[in-house]
Amino acid sequence: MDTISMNKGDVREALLAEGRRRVQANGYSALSFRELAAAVGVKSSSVHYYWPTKGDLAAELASRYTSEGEIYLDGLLETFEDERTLFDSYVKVFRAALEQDNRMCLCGMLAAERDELPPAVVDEVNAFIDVNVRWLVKALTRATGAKATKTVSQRAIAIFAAIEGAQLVARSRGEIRVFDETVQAYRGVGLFP
Amino acid sequence: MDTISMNKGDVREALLAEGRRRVQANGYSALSFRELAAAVGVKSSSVHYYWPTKGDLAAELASRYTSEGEIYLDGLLETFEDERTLFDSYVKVFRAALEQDNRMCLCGMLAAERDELPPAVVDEVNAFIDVNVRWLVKALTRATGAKATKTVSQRAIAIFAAIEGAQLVARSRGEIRVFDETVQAYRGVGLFP
DNA sequence: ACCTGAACACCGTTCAAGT
DNA sequence: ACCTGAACACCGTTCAAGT
Repeated sequence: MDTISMNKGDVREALLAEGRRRVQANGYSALSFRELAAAVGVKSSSVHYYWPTKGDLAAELASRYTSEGEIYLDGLLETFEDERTLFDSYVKVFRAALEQDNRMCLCGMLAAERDELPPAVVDEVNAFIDVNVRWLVKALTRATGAKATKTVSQRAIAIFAAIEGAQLVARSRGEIRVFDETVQAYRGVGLFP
Repeated sequence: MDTISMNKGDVREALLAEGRRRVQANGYSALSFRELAAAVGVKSSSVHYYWPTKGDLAAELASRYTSEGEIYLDGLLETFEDERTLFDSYVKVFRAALEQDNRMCLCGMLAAERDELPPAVVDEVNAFIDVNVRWLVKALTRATGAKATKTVSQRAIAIFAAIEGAQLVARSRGEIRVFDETVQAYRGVGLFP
């Protein structure tokens, strides 16, 4: 007797999509294989078929998150118009998470849970930070025409950290307006164009 | 037969101290009543005697964290020397958490776990943010002699968010130097004195 | 190749029972 | 007043068993 079933690979993709949303909302520690499986329509032991441990799933979630983010960001540099629009688009990525049910950046959430993560997941989180910092260095040097010095690199990580912090505080407040006003304050002092 | 025992109230205080350290390191979701109790030398059901639920414990942890922080910060304003020293002392509070086994600000950690918290705990986290923002407004107006406008208030929340973000990123990196350099970058652009 | 049920040691919570 | 053991429904993980 057949029931409605998914195509090959769909279960895996559905688990990844649902898993990402859940980690962004509730974190790694609160992610339940049983609840995740139930949301997709399989049993928790099926999740273990794809990822032996929760850490393995989190590592792939972070890795994909970084890859997709990098592709989007590189696209921004190719269609470069002006520095203001470029940084607007960058900020928009983090704002979008808040727009989706007040969610966090996946890697910002995982960064907070660092001590609970297997080392491989910590590495993926730091790879995400690297991608952001490298992109910000490119964006800053293209915008200002300056060389990629250590000062620019520190400015880049400061911009990333500030935006992550704005997201964290706005999320706690439950008001996306707080995110917008904080970003505006950053720009007001000239942290980024 | 007597064994080594604590004085009245010592168990409660020991649970609070150990609980705070654990939430700052691992978060609310990963806090285990059984492990917490074992670390203090009682059974998990004893923890429930003091706090019916994990949320009740977290609410008191956040409330105490805020009160103690407020007392310290108010002391800084009383012994005010110059604006640079004042903000040095403010930043030092957040640096101290990283110095203690790479821990997070208690309320920064809880902010990330917002969706897992009972509403009363979310309120305590936001009370902590309020205390910080109010203090920063005082510090900014005393430092610059400006009036406490909406712009100053938004600057205050931006400073708080930026420092929380610096802590989050430095913690992920596992390098306190990243925190110092990020704070230096904030100051370089004039985010705070 | 993909999925499952049962078992294991964990978890927060409740509550009757101890002192 | 303070602490406990036992029970409950949860959790990640393992693994033999299904198709």
